[in-house]
Amino acid sequence: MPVDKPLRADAQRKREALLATAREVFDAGDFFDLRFDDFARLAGVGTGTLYRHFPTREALAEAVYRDEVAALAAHAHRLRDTLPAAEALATFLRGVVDHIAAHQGLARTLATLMADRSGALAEGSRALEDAVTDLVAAAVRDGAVRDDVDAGAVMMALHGIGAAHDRPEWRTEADGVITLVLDGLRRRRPARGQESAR
Amino acid sequence: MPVDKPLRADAQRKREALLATAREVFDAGDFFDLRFDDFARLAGVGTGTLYRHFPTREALAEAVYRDEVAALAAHAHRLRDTLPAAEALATFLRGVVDHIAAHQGLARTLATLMADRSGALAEGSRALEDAVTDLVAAAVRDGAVRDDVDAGAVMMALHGIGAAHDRPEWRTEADGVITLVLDGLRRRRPARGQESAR
DNA sequence: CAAAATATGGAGATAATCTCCATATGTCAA
DNA sequence: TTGACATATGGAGATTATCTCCATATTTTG
Repeated sequence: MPVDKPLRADAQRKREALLATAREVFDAGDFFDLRFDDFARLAGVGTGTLYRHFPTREALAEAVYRDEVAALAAHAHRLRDTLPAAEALATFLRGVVDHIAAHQGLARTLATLMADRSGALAEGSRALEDAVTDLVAAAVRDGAVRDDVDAGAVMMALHGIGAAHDRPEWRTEADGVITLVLDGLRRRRPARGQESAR
Repeated sequence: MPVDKPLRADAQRKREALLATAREVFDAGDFFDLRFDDFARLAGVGTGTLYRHFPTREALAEAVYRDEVAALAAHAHRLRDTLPAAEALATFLRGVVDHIAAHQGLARTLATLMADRSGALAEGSRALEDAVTDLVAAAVRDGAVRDDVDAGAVMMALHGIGAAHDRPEWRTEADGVITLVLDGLRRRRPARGQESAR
């Protein structure tokens, strides 16, 4: 696998300009009203340059998303190092909702763009997934959380929260999902009639 | 509000041909490799006709989705009338996962198409939402389910399951989400230290 | 069975995406 | 420095997809 050579200085600059502009436009929710060519002008870059750096809208989204996710993952690690596992997990999940709420436009845009070839999302969110897996595993080790449900399920729930932008009661419902997930994760009192898993 | 006049016989026929073809192509996952114009040819219909019936790809998806949802909602009502509330809810949610699993391609395509102007989805899934709300409300009345989390949260979780197609462990994770939601919904023993809601 | 109403197909206008390359900018070795 | 080589740039124009329009066809109605 060939290590990608470092970009030339000007290329680096243009790339960053594109990402910065993307962030702004995403957040303002204006991305879909904009011709991709016009987006290039807006970032002060020629069409060709835009396409060389990001061959599609999705590629652009992926790059933005990757950064976003890196920030979240970093937060997760910080929490893991300072709180008891169960609490770290809870705080983190609540924090993700806060984060999304604070960047509605961005979240909407990313969710929309990633919807198709969402392998991109899967790829870009690896770091987030790892962070969540990590937090869950720690909580399981502590005995605070059941061990028969995969961390992937938590990711899926988060995905739902991110993708269901535009529900009028988004915030309330998102908090509700987190509550259900956290309560659902709590270690069941071992064997007591009522089984729930299939 | 003007009641929409009945379609002329041939119009009705064409419309159905379009929907039938859409279903097939969606399910095969080929929809995005197809020019919209070519889709028309495939359905044996002129471009103009296609556009008159469904002005956008999304409008087409919405129509398909609406039918899909109607079937699910009907199933929900059947369950509600034959099982205890809590069981009806559980069976229904598991059933939704089964249904999606059995129509992967369709689910993927719909999720993708609805991602943008997803008001369409919100509209089309009203029936599903009502059904879920109904099942949850009944279970709450029975005292089997907590009353402090909105049924909308359950919808959101379902949305996540539908939108997160293409996760390699989809099935397992989807079942996991349902398990978490169901266990999370179970009525908490009232007041006993550990509070979970925010 | 006309006449009115409604619907059809597909050629062509419109609009967005993407490619290509002459020119500019950066890098590096001597 | 500087010159030679490698890399990157912008934007005009080719390519492709979307959508409109209307002369013609089909259905309905009186």
